[in-house]
Amino acid sequence: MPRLTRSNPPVTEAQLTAAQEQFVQAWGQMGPSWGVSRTMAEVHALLYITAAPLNTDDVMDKLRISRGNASMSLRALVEWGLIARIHHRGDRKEYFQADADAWSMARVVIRERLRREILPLLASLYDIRDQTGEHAPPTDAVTRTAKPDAIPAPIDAVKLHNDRLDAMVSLMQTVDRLGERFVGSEGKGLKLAATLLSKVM
Amino acid sequence: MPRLTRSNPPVTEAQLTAAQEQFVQAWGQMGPSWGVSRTMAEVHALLYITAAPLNTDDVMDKLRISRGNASMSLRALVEWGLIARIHHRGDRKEYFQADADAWSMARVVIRERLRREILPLLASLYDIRDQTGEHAPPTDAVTRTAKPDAIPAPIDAVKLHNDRLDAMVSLMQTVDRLGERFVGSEGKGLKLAATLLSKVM
DNA sequence: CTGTATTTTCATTATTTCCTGAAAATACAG
DNA sequence: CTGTATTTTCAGGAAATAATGAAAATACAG
Repeated sequence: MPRLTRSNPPVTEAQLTAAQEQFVQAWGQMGPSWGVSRTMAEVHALLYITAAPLNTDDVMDKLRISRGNASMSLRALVEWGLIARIHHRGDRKEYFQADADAWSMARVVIRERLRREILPLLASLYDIRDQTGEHAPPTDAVTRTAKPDAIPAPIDAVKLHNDRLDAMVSLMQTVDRLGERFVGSEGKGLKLAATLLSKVM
Repeated sequence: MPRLTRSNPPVTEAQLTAAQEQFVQAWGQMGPSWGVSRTMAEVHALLYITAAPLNTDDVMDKLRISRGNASMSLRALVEWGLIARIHHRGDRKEYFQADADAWSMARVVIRERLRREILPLLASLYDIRDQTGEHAPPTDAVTRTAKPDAIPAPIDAVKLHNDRLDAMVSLMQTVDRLGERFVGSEGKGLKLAATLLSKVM
């Protein structure tokens, strides 16, 4: 029976670096799927896994990217709220440090995606929905047409259209509400939801 | 006080078409964010909002895209499980019809994204985690190094690295589990989750 | 089978997205 | 202030992605 507290062989610098680089790569690949560029994800991964504050040159060096790219990626990450700027006295350089909490990261990503993607879509959907009558007309009575060439659409077609639009609106509203709840709840939304669902379903 | 059941003016063909086109455009813009190309999303939107089965030429005509593009987009949608092929007797053409249920659509999208994005990432994370020791060594005792040039990494650095990796693994596991529950539950996952969260939070 | 309608494939072209590098702007120590 | 270190901007170029159109493959009616 193997001992439970065996002493592992020490991890070498090279091994640690290799693991970090692999993490950066894996994370970078996810970037585009999550709405950020590959490089931006890599920069974030580097800061997250390194834990230490890095300056622009560190990032350029480790990821082999240009100064411009590093600068823009870092700025975007600051805007997303995923990393923070840090100043050291007597050092002109700016350092950057990643939010240590993975859950808070997730919240940030969800918040941004709601804002950039779901909300505009919902706005469009409301707008589109308004174009085809609040409710389907009660009968098939075609009362009048504004213009001679304004051929009325079949009632059924309009009904079908509106029903499908309504379903989509409802779905997106749910996504939005869910997202808001995750984002709120003092950062415990996702974890709480996970726990909840595990128990009930 | 306005009447509750006013008879709306009839919706014209032109208005319906305009609304459909706007929906297609809005949906198309979301595509890239959801992991499908803009055109693929547009094709899906067209089929969803039209409700009727359309053939390749209909799609080409309405979206002004090439035959090749239409063919590939339709095939991809079939593979995702978002639309179905339909054959009409005495008609060689193939028709395509969108899944009518928006919730089922959402499930499909979530399922595919779990499969394509989260699972591979989790696999990578496990792999990376295995490279830096199952647990942090109990002491700072540097017992032996395999090679003369194998400089051991500082214990603290390794611990930090592992902690952050573990947090990320845990987050992704939660996302995966959540997703799986949404996808399962006979299609009621999302709706159920939404209801649940509304009540509790 | 044969001939035609239909679909699929894929090399080429177009478009979008991303990255670079150097110039301009900014911040700061002395 | 002045000079230097540092950051930001952005035009141009590179890379990745998507779309076209015509040829090849397939399916089917007669």
